[in-house]
Amino acid sequence: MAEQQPQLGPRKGAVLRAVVEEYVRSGEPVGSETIAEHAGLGVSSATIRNELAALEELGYLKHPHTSAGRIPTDAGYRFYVDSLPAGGGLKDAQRRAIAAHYAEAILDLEEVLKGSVQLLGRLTRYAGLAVPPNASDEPVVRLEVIDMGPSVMVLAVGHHGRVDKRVVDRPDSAVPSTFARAEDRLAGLRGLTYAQAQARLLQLAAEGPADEHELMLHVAETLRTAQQGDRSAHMVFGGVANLADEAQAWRRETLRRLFETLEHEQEMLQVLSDVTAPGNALSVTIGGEHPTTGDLDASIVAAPFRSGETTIGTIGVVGPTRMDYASAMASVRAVAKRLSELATELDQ
Amino acid sequence: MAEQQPQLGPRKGAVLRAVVEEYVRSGEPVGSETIAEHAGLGVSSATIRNELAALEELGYLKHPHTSAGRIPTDAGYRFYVDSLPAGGGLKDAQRRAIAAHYAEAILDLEEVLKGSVQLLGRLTRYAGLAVPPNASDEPVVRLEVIDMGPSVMVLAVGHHGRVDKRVVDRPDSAVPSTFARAEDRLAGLRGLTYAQAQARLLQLAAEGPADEHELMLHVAETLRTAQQGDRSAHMVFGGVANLADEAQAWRRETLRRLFETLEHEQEMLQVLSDVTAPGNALSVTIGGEHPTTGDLDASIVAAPFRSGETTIGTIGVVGPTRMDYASAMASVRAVAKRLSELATELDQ
DNA sequence: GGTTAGCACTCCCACCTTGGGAGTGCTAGT
DNA sequence: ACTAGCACTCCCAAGGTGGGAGTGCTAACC
Repeated sequence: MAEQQPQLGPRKGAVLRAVVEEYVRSGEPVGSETIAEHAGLGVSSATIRNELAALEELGYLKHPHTSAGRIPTDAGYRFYVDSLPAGGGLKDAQRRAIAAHYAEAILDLEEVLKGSVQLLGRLTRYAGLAVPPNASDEPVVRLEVIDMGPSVMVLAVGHHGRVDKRVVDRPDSAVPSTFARAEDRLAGLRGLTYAQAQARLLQLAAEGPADEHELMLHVAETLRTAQQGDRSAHMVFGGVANLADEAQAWRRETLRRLFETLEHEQEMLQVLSDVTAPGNALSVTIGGEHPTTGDLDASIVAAPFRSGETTIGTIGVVGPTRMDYASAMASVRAVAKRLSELATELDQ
Repeated sequence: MAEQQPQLGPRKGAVLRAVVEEYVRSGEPVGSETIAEHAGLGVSSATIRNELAALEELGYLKHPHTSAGRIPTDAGYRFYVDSLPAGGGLKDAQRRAIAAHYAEAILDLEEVLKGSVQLLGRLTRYAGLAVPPNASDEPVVRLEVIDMGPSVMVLAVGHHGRVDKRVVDRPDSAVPSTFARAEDRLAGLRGLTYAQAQARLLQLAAEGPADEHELMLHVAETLRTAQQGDRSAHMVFGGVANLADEAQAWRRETLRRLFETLEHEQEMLQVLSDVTAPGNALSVTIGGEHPTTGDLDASIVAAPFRSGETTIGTIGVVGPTRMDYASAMASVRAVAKRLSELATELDQ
């Protein structure tokens, strides 16, 4: 649905691109003069003015007031983003920063993610964020039910290194030996995916001895929440402080709401999943294109990362609509790529 | 060191208290007239002016400029805080909010902490934060070394429900059977504290078979980092967005640094540990009293929480120096108390 | 027809000025 | 010791102003 309107004529396109780039750079509305001078189109400012008026008519630009320069609309940014060349755009310093960051080998995917979002924060000066793997297709490495006295801890370890824990009431039916027996039975689930293991557990609960029944249901429930990515799937953030810097981009009130939204993991997870393109692609969501980002005058650039051929998570940045998309996209793409290589490697 | 200067004379004290309360309420410098009218001291504004001048001389108040009202200095807030009655001050609505919040029983201390800091955020409109238990004195419930193929996951479960994990390189010496044997040996450490277990492990590593040697060292290292509260000890935050609201309290630049500092867990952990009073007491740190808070124009109100008689963590709020100390202190005290009861209960 | 120079027009914004008000500090009187 | 009175300071919000940036239009040009 993105590639609808490539028909603008080459000059209009060039002008629009120039406006976006200049506005992103300066933060000031852009006038015809500036473009005539800097964009190297070899036409006068009067001609540019005509083009600008046309672009405004088409909905790509807007006017803060009559005698001010132009500002891109969300549609304008969208055109700009769609017209960017697919690859490249990474500055040398950034390329080096990425290489340096991943020079030190870290084995824990969670730690790698934490480092990666911080890196994205530094690279882009926006906030980096990541959704760790959804567990559904991840093989279970270990399941445990630990007797903690008045309560029971259910623990699941996944093949990518995730650990999900839940503390639940100790079932009345459980006696000390119940736990050992249950764990033996749980050991049999090793290698199944979370989804499969969950299904199998419901069976085991029904078939197994009565004292294990409740325990098994607790384990199944733990696997369920791990998959559905609520509470237990912690999003990872980095460089959130950067957002406080985008002085002009947000009014204080908006800034507050932005932070609030980031804190509300559930909503961000929803947004990220709405926004993630199917398959491999980098996705860019600009302002009003999603209700949440619209409210926040924010844009999101995100890309999935994979282990082998399977998508296991999402990583990206959040910033103001007036974002340096080219640089953000290049950074996210590069980090996601590196991350995919790493995750694949970690999975042997 | 706090109770140095109770000698101010009752009226100076009353005037200072009035200035602090009025300034906290309104955010505007407070003039002599306002106090004469509202503080009910039965003296004229001229008399108040004399008192104000004296208080300024003593370093408790300051002047933005000649013809403005007075603002408390850090020392002024300090006096105010020290002169507050020890207990009480909780509004009814707050009391109810606390009761309601803890009505639903949650068994996982980590989850309880998360909820508690969010609650503190709502109660105070500042940012809530907590340091989960330092593990040194916590008994170990389970230790595991899980074969993940190219790597090994070391997992430690503590008696209060903490789970520490680390993924490390798989030692060359390890064969499949190594893990089972190692775990058997590790099972013997159950019930020791993290500190004891760590010491014992170094022994085991030395005495045990060669193929377990490295593995045991990894486990010891995991226990060590868990105790020292670096990376693995995740601080918990809630209501951080509130800070973006304190419009007048912080310049944008300061706000950015504040968020940056909060993101830098290591530094916050240090601050919290510097700031926590020994024993049971609620501690209040005002602006320049600690280098970090001084830089941020911030204050911290924090209290330890206990399980039984042992202190296991810290919980509190961060806000602007111009903070409603009475309310913040009451809220933190109440939440810490409730939290201690809960933690004690969870530990059976 | 597309392009451009020229120009009147709009509207903002940064700057200045100004008056009033809030608050002080002092003095003299109670 | 307290207070009324008052001169003084200094901020700040309100209005006024000029200049500048930028537009949109028209008419000429190629």
